Amino acid sequence: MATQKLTDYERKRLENIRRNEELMASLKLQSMATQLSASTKRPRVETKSYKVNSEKQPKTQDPTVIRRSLRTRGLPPDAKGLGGDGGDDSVVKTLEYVDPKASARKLGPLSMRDVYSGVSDTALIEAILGVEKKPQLGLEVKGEFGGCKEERSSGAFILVGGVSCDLSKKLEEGGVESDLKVESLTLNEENVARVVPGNVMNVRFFPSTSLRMVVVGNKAGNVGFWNVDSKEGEEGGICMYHPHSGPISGISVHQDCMSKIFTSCYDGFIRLMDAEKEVFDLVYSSGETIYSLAQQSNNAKCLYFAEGRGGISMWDERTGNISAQWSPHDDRINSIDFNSENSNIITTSSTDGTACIWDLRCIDADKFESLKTIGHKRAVHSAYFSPSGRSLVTTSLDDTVGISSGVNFEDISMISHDNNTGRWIPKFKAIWGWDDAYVFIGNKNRGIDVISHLQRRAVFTLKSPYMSAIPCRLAAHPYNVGMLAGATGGGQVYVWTLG
DNA sequence: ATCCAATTTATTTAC
DNA sequence: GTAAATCCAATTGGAT
Repeated sequence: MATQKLTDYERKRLENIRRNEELMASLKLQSMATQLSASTKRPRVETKSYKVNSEKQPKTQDPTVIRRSLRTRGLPPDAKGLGGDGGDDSVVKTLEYVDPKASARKLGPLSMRDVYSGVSDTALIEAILGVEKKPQLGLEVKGEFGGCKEERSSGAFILVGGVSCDLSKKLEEGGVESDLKVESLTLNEENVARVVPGNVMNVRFFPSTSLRMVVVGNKAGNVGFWNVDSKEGEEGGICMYHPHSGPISGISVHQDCMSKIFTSCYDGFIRLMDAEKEVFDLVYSSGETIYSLAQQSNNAKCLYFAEGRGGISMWDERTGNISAQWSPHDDRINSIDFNSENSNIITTSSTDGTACIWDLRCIDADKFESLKTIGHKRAVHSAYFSPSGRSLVTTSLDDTVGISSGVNFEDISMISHDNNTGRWIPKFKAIWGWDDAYVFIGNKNRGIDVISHLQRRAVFTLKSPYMSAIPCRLAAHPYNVGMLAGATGGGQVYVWTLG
């Protein structure tokens, strides 16, 4: 096993070196390309787009060389690196080319300004800091939901030590029924923007009713912000940073603290964008890939993330360290989600072909078993609890969307859906809307399929001439019913609204 | 079991 | 207009 690990790390490291060389080559081209495209007219339908500050470009052409040991990369110093067969001196000369713009890999905080791609982000920072000052959260919001949130906050839950109790009462209250008319969802022309270049891996809304802000992360390590209410060309309306050196695997904007935004990356780094300090702090760096990120809704201090091949780690802000670690899956974990009714209940989806529900209170137990395992024939790319916490939707490469509900989630239906997006488009991940009635998922025909929970089939498809690419990643605004964001493999974001 | 090579795929950008 | 480039997926089928 140890020797196996060694070769894994070796391979990974060599890959890194090769990639950095490739990166260097591509960066030159890219910076030239962005300069060019910035000076020419932007074609196509999009009305809004991120900006690149050409004055900053020369910086990218001035690469520096840094030396990094295994230790500084967060890898264990013993056994795996130098200790082993010692004959490989490439371990010693681990030189990596890093340009300032991609200094994303720096093992320390990054100034937001240094990784900002435009001229001025002060408007964005002001907007983010401004929303914190306004009264926000529960009380105000609940009223708008016609009791949806009220229902959530009441009632003791569900799964205790693997045995669920009294869900029937909840079922009677409805939740599978909905007042939402999906046919009324519309995409207005002004609600289309190119927020980042390339594949959007992750899209989130700010959990705010006053500030309608979308955050996206792409494959190149860019994090983009779009204030949906901004005017075209408005300074700070669309802002882009480059705090990471690889695909962004997770973004968490906690409702209790929106000025601090966690982002995770395949390169093993987790950063915290602090709008007050105007930095992307480095909160964690791992030698292994980080595949997803999640927070409990009632705890902004803790972070759960998927690390390496099947592992989950919990990071605690109070200690600044990992406070728990376990390995619930045999392969990469593609999503983590908490149950809104009980934050001890967590669900994970994995490339090992399963999605599982766990009780965090049992992770120290001798036999730590999942409360429920949903099996697919291929990799599962997402598993999300419904707003009520009573159902689960899973999306798998076996071309199904699974909806599990009922006591102990035993009532499972698999709905056929073409999820084979191929290489260039990030994998679909079905999400819930604003109640337990509907699930939304992009399709390969540039639409968003609406699956009825009750009917267990797609009942409607959102289509629009403005949605000119596949909306592979979706987000439902947590408070604003009917506000649905779709993000594409080309960096566009579409925000559907009600009326 | 693990590894390699070939293949598929959508969108942007280059020409 | 069309062709080339993208390049941290996930197969499948062949090799070891």
